[in-house]
Amino acid sequence: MKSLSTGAVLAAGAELVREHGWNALSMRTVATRLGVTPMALYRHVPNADSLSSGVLSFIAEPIAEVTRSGDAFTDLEAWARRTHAALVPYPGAAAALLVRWFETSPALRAVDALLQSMHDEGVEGFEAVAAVNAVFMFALMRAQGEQSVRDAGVVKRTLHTAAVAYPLPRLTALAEHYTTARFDLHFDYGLRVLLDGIAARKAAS
Amino acid sequence: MKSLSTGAVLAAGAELVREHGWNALSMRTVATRLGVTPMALYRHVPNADSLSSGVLSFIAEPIAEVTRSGDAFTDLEAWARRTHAALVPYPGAAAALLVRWFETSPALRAVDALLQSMHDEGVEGFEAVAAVNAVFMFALMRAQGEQSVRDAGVVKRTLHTAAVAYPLPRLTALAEHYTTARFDLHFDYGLRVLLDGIAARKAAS
DNA sequence: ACCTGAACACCGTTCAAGT
DNA sequence: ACCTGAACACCGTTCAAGT
Repeated sequence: MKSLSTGAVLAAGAELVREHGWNALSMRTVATRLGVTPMALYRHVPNADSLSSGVLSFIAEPIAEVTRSGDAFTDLEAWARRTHAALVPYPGAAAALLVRWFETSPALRAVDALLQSMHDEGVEGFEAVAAVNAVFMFALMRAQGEQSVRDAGVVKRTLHTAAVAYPLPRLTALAEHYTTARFDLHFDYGLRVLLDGIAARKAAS
Repeated sequence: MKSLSTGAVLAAGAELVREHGWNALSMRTVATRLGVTPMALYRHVPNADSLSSGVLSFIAEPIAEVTRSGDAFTDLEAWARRTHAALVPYPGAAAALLVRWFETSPALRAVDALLQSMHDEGVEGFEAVAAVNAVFMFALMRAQGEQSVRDAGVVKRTLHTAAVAYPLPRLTALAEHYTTARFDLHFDYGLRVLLDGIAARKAAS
């Protein structure tokens, strides 16, 4: 199946990330998956870096949309849940987005829409920026954390190894909070703490 | 100057990151900097991945220490400021640590000490984990953001480019808040949001 | 216009060899 | 014990060539 297109290249890249993780993405792996020579991609994508950011935008497309319920906190919560769900299937994508969100169109559109929600709620200036930033980072970090910890026993193994050199009593005691097991619970809880903090701050002003 | 050591290899790696950024780090670049064959490093470091994490730990060593003032929130704030200052000279290190903090000894020790501060303040369980996590990620994101934005005009240039395809009115209006200059203000606000969230949470229970 | 093939400068890493 | 050198399988990318 020849006659490629930019869309086909990015879609193939996204599939590759879903199956083998963000680090497996390269000009050559995408080319092989498409049954084509690496050089063929240069007709549709300027270079490797552009392939990465293109695939990231392709993956992140579903997070651009923000539903408007009339209540900004409901919007933030709904967006965080959808974003978390959208990124978890693509190992390493959340981490990549965490570092490159400012060059990623769907992320920029999401932030803009969330800022609009806050604006309509009466939250302005850097309070709005910090609030949106906090929720944005939370959703991405949870998605990335869930992926990192997915291998069974990573937490305890790492803690055990590190504890040989240094005692980590509090971290060890709270290790359960860093595991995947009760992830939904912790996601809900953390998000609620965050939203309550923003709301309390707003009420105080 | 032959007769290497693990410490010398990691120190050379850190210097290389400081001068040319995290992406410049490799077996071969470190070897050349030490005036030695790439294979010579394998005597002191098991593989490339281990070189990366070793250099990251080397760079992050100063963030392990947490000063205890008696007030946990003072400790959090002081630690975040020192961490930010420690990571900014090493381009890309904060982003790397953001993804790999759980395998990095100084980061684990810092988190443990911060959890201890919260524990002594009477903040336990998930509240403590969420609070420390948020501050930790916040400090790293700001360090990384400051590096990313260091090139003059990145924010406005990116926004202008993105705005060709999609209007980003709120983001454009608030662009100044995403620049480096506002670090202190953002830090204070982020911390306050966190504390208010915990307080609201406790009041509700 | 679109894709191929050879080539080059990079990676990490194995294995055999030097001292 | 410590380092070197050749070799191999990967990268991204340029350039000339095919259709």
